[in-house]
Order: sequence, then C-alpha cells, then structure tokens
Amino acid sequence: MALTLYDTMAREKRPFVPTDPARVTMYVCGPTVYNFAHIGNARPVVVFDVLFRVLRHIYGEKSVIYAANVTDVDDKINTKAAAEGVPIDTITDRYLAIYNADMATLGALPPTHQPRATQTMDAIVEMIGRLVSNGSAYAAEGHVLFNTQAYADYGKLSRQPMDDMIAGARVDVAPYKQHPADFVLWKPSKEGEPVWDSPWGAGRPGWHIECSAMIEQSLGLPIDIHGGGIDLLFPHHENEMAQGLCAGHDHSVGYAKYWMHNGFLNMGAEKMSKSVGNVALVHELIAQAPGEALRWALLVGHYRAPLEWNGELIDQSRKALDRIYGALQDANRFLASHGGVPETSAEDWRTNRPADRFMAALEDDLNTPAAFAALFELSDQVRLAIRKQSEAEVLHSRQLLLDSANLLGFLTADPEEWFQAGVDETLREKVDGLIAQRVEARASKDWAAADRIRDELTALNVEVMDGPTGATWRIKDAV
RNA sequence: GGCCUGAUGGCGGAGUGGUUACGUAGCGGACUGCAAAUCCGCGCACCCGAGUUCGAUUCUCGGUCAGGCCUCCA
Repeated sequence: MALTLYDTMAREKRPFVPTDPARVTMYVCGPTVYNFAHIGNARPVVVFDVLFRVLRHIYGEKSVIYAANVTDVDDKINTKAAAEGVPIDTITDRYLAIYNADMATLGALPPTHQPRATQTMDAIVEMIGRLVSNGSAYAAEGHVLFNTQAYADYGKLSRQPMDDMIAGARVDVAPYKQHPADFVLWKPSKEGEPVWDSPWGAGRPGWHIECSAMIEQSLGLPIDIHGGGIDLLFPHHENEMAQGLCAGHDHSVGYAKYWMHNGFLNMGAEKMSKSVGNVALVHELIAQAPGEALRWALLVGHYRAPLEWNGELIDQSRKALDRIYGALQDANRFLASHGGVPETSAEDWRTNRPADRFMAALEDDLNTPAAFAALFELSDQVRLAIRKQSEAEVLHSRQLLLDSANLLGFLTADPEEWFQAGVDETLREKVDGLIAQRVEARASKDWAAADRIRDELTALNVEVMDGPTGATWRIKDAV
C-alpha cells in the first residue's frame, strides 16, 4: 500500500507523489515564541513529526527535508520585551529554547531546518521587492500591501468567496488598501519597536510574508507538503500561497502539492486558546506525565478530527502504554531466562520493519488510532508467544512490536524504567527491602505480615506483583 | 451575515451498505493465600426525521445541536 494523504486543496485523500523522491520537502508553520506553548500548540508538532517519520521510513532519512519556522517578530513579543525591559532576543531565545526542549520531550524529532524570521530578513525584503516590481504589491503610507487582485485564484484554497469576504468583514478596512482583502507585507514599526531597513522605509514584515520567504529560502518552490493548524487556512495559508506564487513562480506548478491541516484540541467543547483561558501548558504537563503518554494522547484521535482534551485522557493514555510496555517487559524477562535479550536501539526505526497492518494504517492518511490498535494486537501476539514458551516466536513478535512502536516514537524507554519512572535510589532500596521481607513472609505463609507490607508499599505508591519466582513492582499512579 | 467541519457505548476514539475496531472504566469468571499483572467472557453506543435500498450507523435531503474560520491564533 502506498502513502495517501488528505489534501485540503482537493478536499480529498490523494496518493502521495513527491516532485522528487530523493528530495521530499515539507514545511509546517511553527510557534511565535513569546510564551509557553500549550498542548494544543503541540498537536501539529507531534502530528507532522509522525508524518516526518513515516516519510523518512519510506523515502530514506537523507531524502526528506522538513522545515518548521519560528516567528520571532510579533506584537506580543514586543509587548513582552517592553514589559520586561529587555531586547526581543532575550524573550524569543528563552521561549524558543523551552519550546524545543518541550517538543523533544514529546518525542518530536528536530526539523531539518528551523528558520527564524529575524534571520530571514534580507530574503523577506528581497521578496517584497519582487512583488512590488511585478505589480503584485504596492506601497502606501509606509506600508507595502499585497494586491489580491493580482492573483486570480485568491480564495481557492480556503474556498472563501471574495465578495462575501468583504461584506462580512468584521474589521474596518484600512484607508490605504486598494482592495479590502489586500494584506500587509511590510509595515512601519511603532516607536521603540525593532526596525529593519527597507526601500519602503524602516519597519518590519507582515506575518504571512515570513513563511513565504522562509519556504523559498530553505526549501524552494514548489514544496511537497505544507502543514499547519486548520485555523491557519485562512487567511495565513491563502495569503502565503498568493504572494509566494506571485513572486515569480509558475502558478500552474503550484505552491505546495499537498496542503495538510490538523484539527483542534478542545477543552470542554471549545477550542483551547489563550484568549479563552482554557489552556494546559506543555511545560507543566511534562512534569506530571511521561512525554510518551502525552504524545499518545495527542495521537489517539485522527489528526484532522477535533480531539477532546480532558482530565481522563492523559491517564488513559498512560494505561494504554502500560499495556504495551507490559508485553515488552514480559518478553524481555522471558528472553533473559532463555537465549538472552537482543540489543536494539529506539533509533533503529529508520531501517526496521514495522508490521504490515500498522504501516498500512499510517499510510492511510496517518490513521494513528488504527495504528494503535495494531500495536495492541502485536502486544497480544507477544504475550501469546510467551504462553506458548516459544523463544523464536517471542523474538519475532517482540521485534515487530518494537519496530512498529519505535517508528511512531513509542517504546523508546526500557520497560523497567517506564514502570519505575521517577524512582530514586533511596526509594528503590527501601522498596526492594520491603519486597524481600514480603517474599519471606509469604514463604512462611504469614499472610498478615505480607498484607501489612503490601499496605506499606501501596502507601509509597508502589504496586507489587507476585510471581512464581519472586515479586516485581512498579509505580502505581503517575506522579 | 458568508464559508466550513463534526455529532459513535461512562470516557477517548476508529471504521463500515448486512457479526459496531481498539484503549480506558465497569461487571462476571479463571489464576492468586488475598491481590496485582495476565487470560476468557459480558454490556441492546452509531443526534432526530424522511428518502434510496432486500437491508443504513454508514448514501441523499431536511432539521437540531456543537465547534471552527472570516481579527493574533496550532
């Protein structure tokens, strides 16, 4: 089966055919770094990280180029910098570092390129110049505006009818606009804000042009895949495409071969957003739950559908992972007492062979819920092999499980560590001591003592599991 | 007002013109000293109405409800 992706432009799933299989390009709109990212912001990062991994698996690691930009010029950044009395770099560097660390905890691989607007300024100014000189943009009152009339297909991507758009506009149209839909490419900075030189006066770029310039510079048009949240469809992506193509590119070739948009994370039926105030910050969540559990939660629904983020979701995700880690743990213990556990690395996924059903699910427009179901099926097979006491089958099914899960960024930890996450040496020694006492008590059939020790362990948030040859334990609830 | 999504069991969430995945929670059983883990089994879940059909949760139309975009926004 071949990779099929839903293309927003066509409004249907299409087989994925890159322009050049040796150079597959994808671009995803990244964060504006002025604050902590909330879990809703993390959804596209994780979703497109999955696509990145799938593409690398199919086309090879060296053949996929993934750029995710960083917007580091913005009103909110200026406001924050002014409030703290520091240069904007101080703000953007701080939050970018946190952002990258948090996304890494969620298992997202670093993109090939992470261009920043402030470091793309020459290309932005040059691109605006091209648009002005070919009549696609005009200067007015210190601003440079894109002339939407210059692009015949304006509105095609988001299916916004131009006339209605004007009639229903909820904002006043600036007087210097030739057409109400025209948008800013360059604008003057306010007093005290960062400025960059340009032929139209000192100022700063509009938001949309940043992405077009960064795509041109880091990937080159046309790109194969352009991703982002559905809220960026209009006006951001519509504008990006209009200006990008009008800057001297062949309109018939197109801007992006596939447009992909992820749905929202909802909190209480409403979109999670800072203005509503119903946000859960990634930075705080990763202190409460393993990164893999959060990653799982973000992928438990199909990427295009809205996902309900509630209090139960993280815990349910952790339990789901417990089930799979449990199968791996059982397999490792079985193998340890037989021929030994083979050495593997979670990084091997690039060359590994995931299970067919698992891969087929991902290739069907990234159907991660179906892929998860395949993971549970593989776990069941591992357990069945153990019951059959077949070392060969355990080895085989365990490898399939690992190769599949690792491709998606799961099962990257040792199962023993997964179940005893956050346990320090002191606690470990204490628990091991109690376990030893309890094994002794049980051997002498002193059930009262055994139960009392188990109560002590429970108080330590430790769950003990008696086995035929001794006892094992794990942390019962997430921190 | 314009454009656009979605409505599946307690929760999350796939999918399908004809036994409704999967996980989690719950219930019964096996196993266990008792548990846990594991295994087996269970629960009349597809918004409403009409239509098409031998048959619709799945297709069509209408409705209701919810959400998104049109302004910074993943």
